Amino acid sequence: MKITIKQIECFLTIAELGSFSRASKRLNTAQPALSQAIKDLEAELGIRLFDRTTRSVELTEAGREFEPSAAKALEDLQLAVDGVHELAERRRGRVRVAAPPLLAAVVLPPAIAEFRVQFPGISIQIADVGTEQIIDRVRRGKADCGIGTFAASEEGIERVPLVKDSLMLFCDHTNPLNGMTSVNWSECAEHPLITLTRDSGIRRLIDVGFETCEIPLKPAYEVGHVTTAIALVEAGLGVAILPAYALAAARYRKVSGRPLVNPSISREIVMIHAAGRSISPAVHSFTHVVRRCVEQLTPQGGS
Amino acid sequence: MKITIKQIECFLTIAELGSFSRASKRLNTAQPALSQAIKDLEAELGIRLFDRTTRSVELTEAGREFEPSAAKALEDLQLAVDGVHELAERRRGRVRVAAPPLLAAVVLPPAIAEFRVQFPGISIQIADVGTEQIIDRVRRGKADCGIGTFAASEEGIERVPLVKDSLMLFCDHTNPLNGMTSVNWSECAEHPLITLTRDSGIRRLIDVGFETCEIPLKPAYEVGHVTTAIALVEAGLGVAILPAYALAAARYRKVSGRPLVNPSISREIVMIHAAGRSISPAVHSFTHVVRRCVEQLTPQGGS
DNA sequence: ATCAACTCATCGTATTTAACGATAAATGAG
DNA sequence: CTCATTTATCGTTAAATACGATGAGTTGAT
Repeated sequence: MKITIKQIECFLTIAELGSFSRASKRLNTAQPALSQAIKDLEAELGIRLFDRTTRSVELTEAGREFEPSAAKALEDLQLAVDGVHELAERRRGRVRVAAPPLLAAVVLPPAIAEFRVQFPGISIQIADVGTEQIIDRVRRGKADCGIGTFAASEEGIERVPLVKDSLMLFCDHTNPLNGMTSVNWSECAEHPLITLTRDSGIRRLIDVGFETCEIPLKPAYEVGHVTTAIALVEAGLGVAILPAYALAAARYRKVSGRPLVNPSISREIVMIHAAGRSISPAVHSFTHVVRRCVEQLTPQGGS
Repeated sequence: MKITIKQIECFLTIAELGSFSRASKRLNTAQPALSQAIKDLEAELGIRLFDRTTRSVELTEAGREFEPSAAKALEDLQLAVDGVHELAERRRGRVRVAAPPLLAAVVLPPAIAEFRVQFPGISIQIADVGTEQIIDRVRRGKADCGIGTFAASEEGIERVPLVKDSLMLFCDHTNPLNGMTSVNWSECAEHPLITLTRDSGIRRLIDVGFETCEIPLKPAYEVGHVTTAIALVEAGLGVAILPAYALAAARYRKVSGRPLVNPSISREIVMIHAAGRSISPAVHSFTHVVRRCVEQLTPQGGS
């Protein structure tokens, strides 16, 4: 098909206005260009589209038949282009973010709230799943991005550092550790310890901490979720070592967190994308908003 | 919209084949042209359509959304173009022809029969109406062409001569004139004359004939249609002066026609079109077939 | 690990295409 | 008849497009 969109636009405009010269004004071109365009189009179609004299221009039978269908096709094409433009301009779209439950509960809500103000047309889907699932989903394209702590060199994963997140000791208000500004790991061992199960990334950091100061780790309770751990702490059943972000989840509860030192252990929270796959405008902006949001939450750097 | 059909065709082909180079083979272009085309298209849309490395090419989210709608729009446009092509190639169309009853009964049937063999997709509508109606319909675009005898210079009407048609004398087999090879006008006056009514073009020619040889015209019967006149002749009620084409209508009836001379009067049968209006390919071919048909019917020239 | 093969992107050049301005031809109005 | 208006044509210029050559990057085999 050697026909061009421009030719059809010329045709439709001339048909609408019934004049080459009027059409040339609307289309911001010289009139001879239209004569040429219609001539070429007619040659391509093998039939005249206009009966034209110097005094009148009107559609032939073929032109009358061609006009509505050509107009519709062009309109549909314009709609398709507009649709893509909406994606490009972030007026429409979808972001599927995967994050572990704690981050999904603490970091995402304010970020999403701000994002929805800036980009009300973009829908957001959250998958609050485990770390392995997050990587898997991002890699297979089931999620557009993921948040969490991941091994530095996962295959096919691109990392964008968000913030550092240190481990803290959580205890209830009656606990003597509550009065200290910071707590040593060795001091923890004197209290019943509430930890997460071994499949948790946080638990692995805790293991490292105890190994570093050569204290045997003897958990009194092992739970699956951070909120459960906080509830146990609040009930006075022991202390828990949790990431600083758990502070937000512990707000309004009779639990306080204290920096944990010797050693200070922190993990890097990053946003990940699938490498090689293009990042949609919506996801790009979402990443941006999340980063700004995280920085506002922890101006000092998260510890 | 600065997007071109070619760009979209490139896009669709690459999307289908998943490769720039394979698409370049199918499209008979060099591969760099495709790179450029997609680059331009993406710039126009403001978003990437393909995630491409040297080893894989696949649609982005935006590309996946654009592909089906763009394909459909292009397909619809192709259908519109094909439709016009069908008109141009005479595989489809419509011919509305207006003709007086005698010609509609004698000339059109064989012409239409042949036309339908050559152009089975084209429908034909006949309006068998009076001469004034024929011109009126052609002028207002209610008919695409007309056949008959018309004044030489009708406004906005183009004439294509078809054939000359002479007046003949029609008598039944018992009539003495039946034995003659030609008949003089004066000899007619000796028999009861059956004529058409005064609003007929034929009647006007008969009036001229009688005036020319200065014989008063005293019709024994005046009828509206040629077939009625022939029936009256067959019944032995008199003779009729009719155009040669009535011979065909009188076939298989006990009526014969004899050339009428002194004077020989003939009229020109022409095909007319609306001046300034384009003649569709279907009508153009129809005109052609009618002319050939008429020439076959009257190889000597119609008299 | 190195090399060969393949694929897409870039660059410079040449050709084609398209637009413009000027002007001719034609038609209807005053 | 003359004038004003509209479309068609022509020659020139500018822009867009395609090509070939080449570069960069990745995969798979030796």
